Amino acid sequence: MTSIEDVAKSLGVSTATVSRALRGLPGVSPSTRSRVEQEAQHLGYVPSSAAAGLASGRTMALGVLLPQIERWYFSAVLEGVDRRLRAAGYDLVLFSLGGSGVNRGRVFHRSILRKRIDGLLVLCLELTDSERSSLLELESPTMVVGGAVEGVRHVGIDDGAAARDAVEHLIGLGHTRIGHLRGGGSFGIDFQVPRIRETAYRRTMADHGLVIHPEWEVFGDFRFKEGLAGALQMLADPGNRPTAVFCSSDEMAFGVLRAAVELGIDVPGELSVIGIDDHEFSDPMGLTTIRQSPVEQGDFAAGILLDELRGQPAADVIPVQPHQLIVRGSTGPVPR
Amino acid sequence: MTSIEDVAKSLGVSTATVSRALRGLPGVSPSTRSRVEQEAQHLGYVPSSAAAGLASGRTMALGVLLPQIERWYFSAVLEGVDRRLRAAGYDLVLFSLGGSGVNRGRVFHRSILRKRIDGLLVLCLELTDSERSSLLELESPTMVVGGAVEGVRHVGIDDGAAARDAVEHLIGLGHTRIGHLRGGGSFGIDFQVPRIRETAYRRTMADHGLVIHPEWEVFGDFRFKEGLAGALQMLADPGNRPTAVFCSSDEMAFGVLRAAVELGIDVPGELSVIGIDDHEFSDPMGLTTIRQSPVEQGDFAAGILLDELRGQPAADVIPVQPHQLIVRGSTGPVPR
DNA sequence: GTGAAAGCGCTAACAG
DNA sequence: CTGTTAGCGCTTTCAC
Repeated sequence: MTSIEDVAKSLGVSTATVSRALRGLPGVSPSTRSRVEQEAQHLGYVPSSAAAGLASGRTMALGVLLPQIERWYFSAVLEGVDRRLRAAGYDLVLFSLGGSGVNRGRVFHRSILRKRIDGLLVLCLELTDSERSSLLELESPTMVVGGAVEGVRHVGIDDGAAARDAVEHLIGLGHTRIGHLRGGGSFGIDFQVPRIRETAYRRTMADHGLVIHPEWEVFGDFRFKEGLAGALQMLADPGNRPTAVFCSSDEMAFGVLRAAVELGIDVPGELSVIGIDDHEFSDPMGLTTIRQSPVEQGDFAAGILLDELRGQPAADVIPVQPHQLIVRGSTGPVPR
Repeated sequence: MTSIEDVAKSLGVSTATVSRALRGLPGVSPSTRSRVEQEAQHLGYVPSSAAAGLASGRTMALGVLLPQIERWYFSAVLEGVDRRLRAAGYDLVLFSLGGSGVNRGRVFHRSILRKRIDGLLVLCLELTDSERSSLLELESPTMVVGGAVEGVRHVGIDDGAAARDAVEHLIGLGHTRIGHLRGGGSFGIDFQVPRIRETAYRRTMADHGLVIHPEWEVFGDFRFKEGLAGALQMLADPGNRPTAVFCSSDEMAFGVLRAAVELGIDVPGELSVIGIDDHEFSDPMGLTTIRQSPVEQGDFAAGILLDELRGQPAADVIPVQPHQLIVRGSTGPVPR
């Protein structure tokens, strides 16, 4: 492997000059710089991140810790983080819990603390107390995306307002019999978010003087399959079913749409459905939803961390991310 | 930060002994080893991967290069790779092209070659010649998952056989008017796979003496939205439409199912639909499909790379990954 | 079974 | 503007 010394020797300059020239630091004459760049290119020199990291204390990499990759929200945030990091010349080290708790302790202890990263983004994780304190003890800057963790800065939408907007959209259409498909916290995934949304649903209903039927509130684990099962249950009785369903995620809403097809219920004629997310499939499915943009959230959160690593004062207050009602064909006036 | 020297001093042993003890190397007395382990734990010592990497030449990290994260197949493979790596104590460095070609050159040149990783997994990428040669020049072991790249070892299913099995399932049900929704190679994503599947479709049709209607072969880019658009077009004419559609991916098949709902076509009464993948949504959607398991593929590919890094002879022939017909409700006998 | 010492390839003062 | 000189914190011979 060709090293910085090869480049230096071949040019008759010092390694310090090569280092400075290649990193764009000041104090190098333009002509030297271009000679260095050319020679480095010519020799196929690529700096060793290990050596650079050891010497400088900066690894030029950020870590992302998430409960699972294969899930729309998480992979979208990851995409946004990666985009931002890539543009800044940073690498992204991934830590997934893989949908289970296996090796969870090792992830926290071994990998993350292994000084491989300059900062850490944590996505929607439900942390144990000891994990939370490991996190707080981390000397590197940290940020949470998607589900607040006490004591750590947080990027995300206003879940309460998002849920309220969804329910009020239904109420605005005249619905009074409104069910709710709840998200969940399986496998260590954060359960603040579904809880906040559920609370907002209840409060909004109450604020409008509407009654909640306990059998219309069903658990769907944020997912299609569980959402479908929940919806089949909620909509089983034609004589006593809601005219609208608010789902804490679009995937569950797809489950409701599917259930409607299976049960022969017309959407939106007999049933209105609204979700939260604006999942990739929501547009082609014609699903009304509250849009959030996880890609932007990831990009934004990574940007803050990068700014701090570049010496900017730590952002204390992080603006709430936007959400927006997107009306499509799955919601309509209450049937009479 | 506490270093290996802190541990050594506090115990009155050499750093070499600490290093050996903690890495489980032979030549350390059991009692010394346990004292070291205890003290390391006590002091909260975590080795620096940069220092270890610099000294040993091994980074204990593998890279994954993919066109995009936010897509079922890719995120599932990633999950599998991560699972395997995590279990082996390796870290995973992620390189996504983010669905576009931006910064593509930099990814190849800068990050990947930056000696941050001991090996590289490449997913379904359509590489330029120069990228391919960069890859072949990489001194570290490399493996391709999901779409073959000439000259690089490859993990994946037999796409031709998978497509044939799908089409023959339809033929077995009596269908003769069979359309095809083609995948695509947008944004540098591999286009071998969709091409192989399409070729197998044509050949299977021909082998059974069946005619292909050009207007029944439509591009769907592997996706729901495009699949829906393609299906609406393919199924537009009630007097002249296929009775079955073979889709190169489940997501496109969802598009066909959606189109059927929109057009009032009964599935499987009037139209049979089959995909490839066994996407997470396929079971709840009742979609007949050819199952492949990207999680297993990622796990398997990572395992081979890890074995080689541990000194096992390079695997030259890599077994083809299995696929399997999963019959659900979206296919049925041809209507008469 | 253990220690001493020489790097790994870079960066970061400090001189000049 | 450029060079010299110490390390960064480990691993790895080679002795003992």
